[in-house]
Amino acid sequence: MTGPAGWVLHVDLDQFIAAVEVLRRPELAGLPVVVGGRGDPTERGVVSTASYEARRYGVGSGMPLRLAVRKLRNASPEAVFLPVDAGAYDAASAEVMAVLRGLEWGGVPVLVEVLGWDEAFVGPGPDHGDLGDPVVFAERIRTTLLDRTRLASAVGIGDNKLQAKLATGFAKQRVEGAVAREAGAGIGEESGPGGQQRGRGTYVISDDSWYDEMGARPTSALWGIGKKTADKLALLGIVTVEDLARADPELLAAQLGPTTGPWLRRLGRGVASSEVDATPYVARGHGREETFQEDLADWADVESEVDRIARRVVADIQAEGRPAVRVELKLRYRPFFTLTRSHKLAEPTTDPDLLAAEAVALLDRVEKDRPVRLLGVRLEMTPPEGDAGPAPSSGAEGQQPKNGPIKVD
DNA sequence: TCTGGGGTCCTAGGACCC
DNA sequence: TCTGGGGTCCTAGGACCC
Repeated sequence: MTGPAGWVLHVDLDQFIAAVEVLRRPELAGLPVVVGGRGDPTERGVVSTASYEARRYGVGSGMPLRLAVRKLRNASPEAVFLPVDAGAYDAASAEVMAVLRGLEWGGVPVLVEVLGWDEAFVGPGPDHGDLGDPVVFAERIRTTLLDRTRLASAVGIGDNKLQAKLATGFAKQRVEGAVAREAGAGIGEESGPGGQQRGRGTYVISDDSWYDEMGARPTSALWGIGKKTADKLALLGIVTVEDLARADPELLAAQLGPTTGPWLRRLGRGVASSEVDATPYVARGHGREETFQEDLADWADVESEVDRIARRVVADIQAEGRPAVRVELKLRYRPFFTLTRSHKLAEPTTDPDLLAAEAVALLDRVEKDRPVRLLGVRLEMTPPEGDAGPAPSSGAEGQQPKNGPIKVD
């Protein structure tokens, strides 16, 4: 499919977690709000989201709460620290996604691909009519979300999902820049975080503008390239997105792997899928992990904690009705050394006693000589029915499922 | 300032089998 | 004899993202 009609949109809520907290506690509006951990900034934990007011003092996502409180204490004593309330964000997110799914574009319902609590791709549904100007539709998304959920958002527009996702980042930068300037000038009181002025919260990156927008930026600006990969590429003389686009494919494959190499090259060239996958998300597995406020020195405590955490995860997978096929233990020693041990089960099971025993047994494969900072248990589940993994290659006979009931329809 | 929690996918090495 | 490869499964770790 070629041609100019393949628009994809990416919607991203403004400081979603902080915004949800302010909605249910309006007295917090305008204050520095920091959400993270259990809401106690003397504990181990990091910042999940900081409101714009808190960001102004240098507080940002991923920062230890103990550092955040230090930055805010003198500068802004009215700052508020709140615990993460996943249930509240689940509920708000569900509302947002429901609003998006209710939209029509080109005369038919849109497709929505959820990426997280506060993000989704939105694309035209099958057999759509005239889509019009995608910027107009993007503004309709933002206005509708604000009306129905009172949450502000930014929307990126692209020829594919990579471009749309990156465009959203630019839209947010413009909004944040404008909010900061208005705050500095003492105006914009009524616009609030992520002001909704026309056109300000949308941005377009297309095949035509890809190199103008991205070519000179560092490779780490791309979605999927972090610091480690950027460093690796820099050692090969690949620093900018344009360098990456021009890089020798054989070199990339040899240095970064047979799948990763070609994928990186596509990233550099701004090439990606534009297909919005609206099929509901199905987790491969579930896990829980816990950083202890004080390191565990007694190994009997380590064993009982692994047992407890494992049973919680078992409850999680039982809620989905799919048995576990693999048990993984994660352990982080003081000061910060992490390892994992895992075991594939002889057969799938949801038995809590058996799974907890499997998790505890994995402790036999680690050193017991240092205090433990974190323990985690993860259970990988059988694939859901109807998803037997990769399709058999053409010409090959379809295989029987390896386990689980035969699919009847 | 010591560094959360929930996920996904990829790579690489060894075992094992043909 | 000692010199092979290819394919698949399992495990551990790495990297990234929200």
